[in-house]
Amino acid sequence: MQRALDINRTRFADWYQAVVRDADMAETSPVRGAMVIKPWGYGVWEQIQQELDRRIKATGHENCYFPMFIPLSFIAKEAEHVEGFAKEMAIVTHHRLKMIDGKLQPDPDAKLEEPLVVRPTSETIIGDAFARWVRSHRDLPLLINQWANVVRWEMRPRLFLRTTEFLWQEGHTAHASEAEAVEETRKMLEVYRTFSEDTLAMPVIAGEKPENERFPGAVNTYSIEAMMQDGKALQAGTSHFLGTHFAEAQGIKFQDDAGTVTLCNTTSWGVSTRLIGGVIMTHGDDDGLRLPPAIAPKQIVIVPMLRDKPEDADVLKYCEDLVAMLRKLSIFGQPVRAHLDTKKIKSAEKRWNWVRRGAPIIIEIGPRDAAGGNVTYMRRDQLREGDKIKSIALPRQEFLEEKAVQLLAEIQHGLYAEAKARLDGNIRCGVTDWKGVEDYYAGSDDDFKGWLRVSWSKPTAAALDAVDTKLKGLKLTIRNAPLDQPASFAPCLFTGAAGVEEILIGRAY
RNA sequence: CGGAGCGUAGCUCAGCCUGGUAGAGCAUUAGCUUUGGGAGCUAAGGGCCGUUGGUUCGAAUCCAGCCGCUCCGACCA
Repeated sequence: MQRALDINRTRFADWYQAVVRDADMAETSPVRGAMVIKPWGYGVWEQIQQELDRRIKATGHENCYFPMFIPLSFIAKEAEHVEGFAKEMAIVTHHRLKMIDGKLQPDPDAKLEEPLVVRPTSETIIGDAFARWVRSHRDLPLLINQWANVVRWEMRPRLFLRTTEFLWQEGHTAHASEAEAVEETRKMLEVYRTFSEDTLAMPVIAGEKPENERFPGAVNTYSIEAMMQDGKALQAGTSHFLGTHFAEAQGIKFQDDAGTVTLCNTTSWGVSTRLIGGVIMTHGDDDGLRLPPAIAPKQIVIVPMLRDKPEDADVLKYCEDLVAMLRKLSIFGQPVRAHLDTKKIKSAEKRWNWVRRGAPIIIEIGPRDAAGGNVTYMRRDQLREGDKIKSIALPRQEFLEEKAVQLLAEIQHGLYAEAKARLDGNIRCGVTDWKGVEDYYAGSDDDFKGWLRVSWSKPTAAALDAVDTKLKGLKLTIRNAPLDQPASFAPCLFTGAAGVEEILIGRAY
C-alpha cells in the first residue's frame, strides 16, 4: 500500500524524523543542536501557548519577562543548582569582536568582568527580583510566569525532544508557608495533566520523581509522564517544590503579621516545545502526523480540485463560500480554523501534504461537489478503510450544521481514547521480583515494551544509587511514583523490605 | 568525549571492493495527452562526488587529516 511516508513506525526513531520533516514541523539549523521551527510547527506551539497561557492566568498567575543573561555569580548561589547545570551552560565572555590577524574574533580588551550565563532556567535571576519585590506577607503569594527560550548544551540533540535551545514556559512563585507552596506545586502539576489530556489528547501519569531525578535544588519534583508509541516514557512537564533552598540562597524573605522575618517557600514549573515531540510520537501514524483539533493551526483544510478549465472558477467560488461559512462555526470556545488552500501546486499533492501535516479534516471539492452542493471530506484520524483512503460526501448544509463541529470533537476524543487505551494497556502490575523485570524487558530493544508498576521501599542515598544502577543495566529508569497510591503494598521489588510506595519504571527519552 | 555507519543533482540513493570523461528514481521546466482524486508520453535543465592534502600518467573510487550528519554509549528536570 502506498503511504504518505516512506518509513513506518517499526523503525520508530527514523519514522519520528521523517514526520518532523515531512509534516513541515522543523528542521536542523547551521547551529548544532538548535532547530528551526517552521510555520506549521510554530503554529502548533502558538496553539499550545494560547491555551496553556489561558489556564495559567486562570489560576492567578501573571506574565513577566526576565533577561536571558544571568550573572555567573547568581548561578553559583545555590550549590545543588550549580552542580546540576554546570555541565550544560553557554557562557558569554566578551561584548565585542575585532579583526585580529585577518580573523574576526573576541576582542581581548572587551572581556566582561563577570561572565554571563545564557539561562538554562531562571530561578536565580527571578529569585533576585523576588528578593526585592517581597517585603511583607501582603506581597504573597507572588505568582509569576514567563514564556521564554532557554539554552542547555545537550550532547545528543533530537528535534523537539532535546535541543540546545528550546522554547518553554516557566512559572515561579513565592509563598508564605510550606503548605501553600506544596499546594501550588501540586496545583500546577494538575494544570499540566489536564492540559495534556484535554488539549493535546495525550494521557499522562502524574506523580512524584524519586530523589535522584529531582530538579537541582528542589525538595520535591513532580512530573507528568506520557507513553510514546514505542512504549518509551516522555517526561512531558515538571513542577518543583523548592522549599526555602532558593529563598535562603537569595534572601527572599518577608515579615509576617507578627513582624517576624521569615523565608519564603518557592516553586517552579515548566513545559516546553518537547510537548510537540510528545504529540508527534503519541498520535502520528504511517501517513504522518495526526494533530488533535485543539492544537491544529488549521482544523479544516479545503483543497479545491482544479484542472485549468472554465469550471475552476465555480469550484473556487464554492470553496470560498464554504470556508467563510466554516469560520462562522465554533469549537472549543473559538471560531473554527478553516483554510482554503489555493497554492498553485497540483491538487493531489496538496492533499498529501495536509495528510502528512495532520490536518484533522481535509475537504476536497471538485466540479461535481460544487454543482451538487456537496462536501467531500476525509478525517485524518480514520484516513483509510483497509488500504484505501476513505472519503465521505455529504450535502453542504448537513456538513455545516451537523457534521463539522461534531467531527472535530470526535477526532479530539478519539485520539485521546486511542492513546489512553495504549497507556492503560501497557502498564503491567504484579511483577514482584527482579527476574520478572528482566523477563518483561527481555528481547530486542526495538520490541515494544511498556512500563511496570512495582512496589518499593523508597530507599535513599547509596541504596537508591544501587537501585538506579541495577535499572540502568536494562536501560530503565524510575519515571515517577503516581499520585494515586493503594492502601497497602507488596514487599519492595529491589530490597525485599516492606513496600511503602508504588513506582513506574520504563525506558525513557 | 568513546564505538559504529554515512556524506555523489533540490530529495532518496546507486557507482567505490577491482582507479580510466557522472548515473537512476522522484522533484523542476517545456510540449502533447489525461481528468472524482498521489496521471501518461516526449524532451530539457541541473553535480569542482563534504573539505584539505597525499599516492598515481589519471581519484567519486585508494590513503590521511579536518568538518558535518545518523545510530549506540557517556551526558541529560
